[in-house]
Amino acid sequence: MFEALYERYGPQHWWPAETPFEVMVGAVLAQNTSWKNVRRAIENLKDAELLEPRALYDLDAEELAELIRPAGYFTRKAQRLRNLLKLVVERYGGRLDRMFATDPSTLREELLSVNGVGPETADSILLYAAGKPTFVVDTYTHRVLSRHGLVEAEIGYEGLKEFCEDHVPEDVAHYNEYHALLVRVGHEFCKPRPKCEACPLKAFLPAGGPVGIEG
DNA sequence: GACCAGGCACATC
DNA sequence: GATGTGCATGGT
Repeated sequence: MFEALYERYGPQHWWPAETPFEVMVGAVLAQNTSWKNVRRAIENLKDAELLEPRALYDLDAEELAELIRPAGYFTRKAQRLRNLLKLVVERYGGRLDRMFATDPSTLREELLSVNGVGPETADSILLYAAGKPTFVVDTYTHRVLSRHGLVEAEIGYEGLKEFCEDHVPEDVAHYNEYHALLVRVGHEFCKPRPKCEACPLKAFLPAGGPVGIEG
């Protein structure tokens, strides 16, 4: 499946950000939100020269919310960002290099303890900002694998992540590309209502078509 | 106008 | 423990 995706789409150059901190912020802003909206919000932060830990930490919640408005859920996400910034600044002195020197499974727990950082956000930070070999799964990963009959629809985040890590060679660059390609094919084909006709993964579908689709 | 988007926390049963 | 709901902008 990876080869089929890579042949169709080529390298995705993820994460689309200039710094690890931008990845962290983007990971929160991207929750259930289209990337174009996230980019507007990131641009606002860049234009205001606030895209660094200390500066964002010192910013009022209301001003932060206004800057990230285009990303949607802006009052929630402002609070979530501030919760995460509290960890970064108060525990690691605003130094991501120190934060990322922490043992990965310990850091994962610390990230998950932040209100507003769930498993996908934590893993995105670990893989795309910290460069740790953790497989990031999301809605598209779940749809692609369950519709192809590879996992049960009821599998949870951790189960799905485990499945991927058990079946994909452990390599940061490969994990990076694989998740990005799943998102890419998801955008185009693996929607809530699937469009399998021209999908590069069509050959991998079971005989009766995608699993668990009504109609 | 309907549907969709790179989740998460919280209320309620 | 499982299921439902609010959050919000912006594109197709």
